[in-house]
Amino acid sequence: MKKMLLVDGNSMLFRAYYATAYGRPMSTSNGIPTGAVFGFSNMLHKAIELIQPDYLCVAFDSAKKNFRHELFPEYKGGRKETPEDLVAQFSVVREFLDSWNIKRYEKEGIEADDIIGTIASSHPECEVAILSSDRDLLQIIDPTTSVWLMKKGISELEKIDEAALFEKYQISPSQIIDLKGLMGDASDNIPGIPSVGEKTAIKLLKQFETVEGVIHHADEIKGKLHDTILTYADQALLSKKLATIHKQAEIPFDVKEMEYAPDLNGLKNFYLKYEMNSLAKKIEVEEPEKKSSSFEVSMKQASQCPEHFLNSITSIVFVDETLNLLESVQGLALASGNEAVYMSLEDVKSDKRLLEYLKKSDLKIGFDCKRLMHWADEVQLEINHFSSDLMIASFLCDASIQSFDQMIEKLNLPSVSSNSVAEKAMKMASVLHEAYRLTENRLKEMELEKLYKEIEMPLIPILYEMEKAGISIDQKTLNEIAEMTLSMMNEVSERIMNYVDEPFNLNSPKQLAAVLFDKLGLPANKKRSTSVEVLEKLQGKHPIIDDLMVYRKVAKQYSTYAEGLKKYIHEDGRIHTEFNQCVTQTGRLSSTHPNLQNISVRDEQSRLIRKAFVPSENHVLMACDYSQVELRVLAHIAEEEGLIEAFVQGLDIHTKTAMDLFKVSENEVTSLMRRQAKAVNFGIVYGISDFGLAQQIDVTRKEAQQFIDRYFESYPKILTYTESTIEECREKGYVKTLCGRRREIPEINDRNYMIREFGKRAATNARIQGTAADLIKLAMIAIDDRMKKEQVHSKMILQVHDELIFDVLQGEEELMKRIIEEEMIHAMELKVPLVAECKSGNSWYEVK
DNA sequence: TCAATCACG
DNA sequence: ACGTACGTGATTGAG
Repeated sequence: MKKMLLVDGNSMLFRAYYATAYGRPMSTSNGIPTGAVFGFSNMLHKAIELIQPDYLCVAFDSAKKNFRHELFPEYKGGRKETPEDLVAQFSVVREFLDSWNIKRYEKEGIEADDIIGTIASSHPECEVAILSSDRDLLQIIDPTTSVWLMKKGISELEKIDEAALFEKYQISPSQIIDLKGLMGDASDNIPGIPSVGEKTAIKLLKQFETVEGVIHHADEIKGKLHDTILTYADQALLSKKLATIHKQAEIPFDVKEMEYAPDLNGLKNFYLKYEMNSLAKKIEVEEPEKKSSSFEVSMKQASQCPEHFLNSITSIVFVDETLNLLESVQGLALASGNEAVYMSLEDVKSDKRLLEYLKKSDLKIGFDCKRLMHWADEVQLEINHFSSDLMIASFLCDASIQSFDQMIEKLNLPSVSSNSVAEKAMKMASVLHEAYRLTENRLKEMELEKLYKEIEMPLIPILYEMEKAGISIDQKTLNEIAEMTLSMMNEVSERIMNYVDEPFNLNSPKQLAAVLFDKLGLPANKKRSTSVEVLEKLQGKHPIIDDLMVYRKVAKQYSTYAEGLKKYIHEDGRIHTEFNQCVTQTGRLSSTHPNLQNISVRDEQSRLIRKAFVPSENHVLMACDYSQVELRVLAHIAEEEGLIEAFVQGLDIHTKTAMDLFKVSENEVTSLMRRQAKAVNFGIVYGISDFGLAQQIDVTRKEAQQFIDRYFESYPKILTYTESTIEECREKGYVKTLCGRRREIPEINDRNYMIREFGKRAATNARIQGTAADLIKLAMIAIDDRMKKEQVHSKMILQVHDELIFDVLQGEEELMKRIIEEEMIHAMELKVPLVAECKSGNSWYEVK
């Protein structure tokens, strides 16, 4: 008979915490507490050794309320708050199990008990052992199921089966819920019947078997107890219900996933990472052969692609300069299963079936497919319809993976090296194929599949087309601005040098600080910063300040924009930026080479640079931006009626906030009040702090705190949102957006106050910024779709987080405006309306 | 290579 | 008593 071990993760971790961390707090050198995980690890090792399970999994409670709270809102109420250094370890223990390759289950609204009950009852063919310190679970004991209770802290395990239970309590497993119904359970805040404890309850159950029986035969009971039972009959029945484990919980599990296949290398790495060196030492070192032994691949060079490659999922690696080999050969490698081929570019081009396959089949997988598409374009190949991009898949699972090497490192796959281009390419293709197998599962487990398949993958060809299209640059205008800014720089810097006796490097903050604070004796801040904020405070104290601020502005304009952009103009007179899908922690895109998401706009002078960005011939530029998208997303997620109502009514949100903050009517809102309210709104999105807000709007910290307090009074659900997001992040170690995008935030459990506070702000912000990022990505996909359907000739060319820019063919303006606005507004169905507005002009400057 | 600065949302 | 707004990228000087 196969043996199955089911572990009640929460109760074990609690027990471990109080057994170990109490006397001797333990943590890593950077302050992550680890004592409870250490104890947990010891308990689990002991249990595995004792039970020798074939199947093993750990179940965790969810923080969310469940059906028991609906029956009895006070359920589990009145508990002491979990100590912070224990909360911090919830995410660590999950990492611990994952690195050991031990399956864990948890689901919102379901308790660990229910998960365990469900799994145990659906596997009568197994001998099931349950590890817990919670007596609740005794109710699911049956001839093939026993419970192992932790005794004396963590040092002993006591096996309880039907016989042992009867010996101890003289009741059967099914009567455990009756026992709880009568005596209650202080730890879960289950009331039971007052004055009835274990002794009385057992006596009653021996006589009447169940709670219902006791109530029914209450007349046979004498004295005061008789009255109490009748008074609290309903409460006893309710208590019984609360204590009953739900054995049909909707938890998708699979006994195959639970097979005990320890990853000792992973476990060792975990111990090393968390500085449990004694435990790491105990693990027998396996040869670091990684997976190479199971990785026998037959490789060959071919002039024709084998037929079967074109009918199964096949990984593709292009050979170009990125392989870092000096040979100039260009070709591609394909791998499927345990075979790989390499073909020269010449052979590829003469293989008709392969060309067709590259162009149309959706069985291809790659790493950084967008780059592959550009590469193919360069050598006049057509390639499209990838079914998987391992760069993106890996990044969604783990944002620390951005390169091929990082991916194989994390997946424990053999690293690739060879002196031959062909061989290296084939090896890479094989590894990629293996990575695909592993990552597909991981995506499913992490519930990232939908995000991946429906947002990130479809976005690849869209971004590719945007990059390929680029934006036209008016070089004459660019040159004029360069000249103008350069002469201004010279003029201003000359004037600045006149204030001091000897010239210095204006671009050096260090030298500048020496001039300002030492030579000119201006009041220095403690960090001797020379940033604009500091300069602004020094304005009026010395004429050099104004000149400095002008110089900084103009120098930036010249070096980064006017002159800086010239380097990126291609022969076609256009700039082709790169949109990166695997950079930001929140799901936004980033733009590089050059960055076209930070072209000056806020200040009128600097904004002139936008005159250099022009439409193609016979086109106009059209830009469409979302209005207040992050605040709308916040209103939706937090379900804050006050905010939702404001957006439904189409109010100016900052004015509305000012009205609520200052308790005035609309026409009493001054521009100062609106400006301060706007800063508060930004602060809310960023994860507000009194200090940060105070600095931003130049009020005292106290006043800033009052703004925050009044904001939360006006919009109480926003406070709830912030608190619950932080709490969930503490426990799970990550937060999720509406589309399921994850961001890990380990900082939230750091022992350093500052880092921890940062973690909180990052958590509240990531859900909002990330959902807004999901939203505009969906809009881009929908717009692209519509543009194809309507067969327009206009092109989407840029994305700047909450706005999209199009090169619109003259004559298509109205149609495009309609398509863009409609699709942006309907990209997601939220509790607030979305607002997007298109504007067009003959340069980016004019689009305002 | 890193920190400081400043451009954007 | 600490010392904070969130997310990016490019340029510059200094180690």
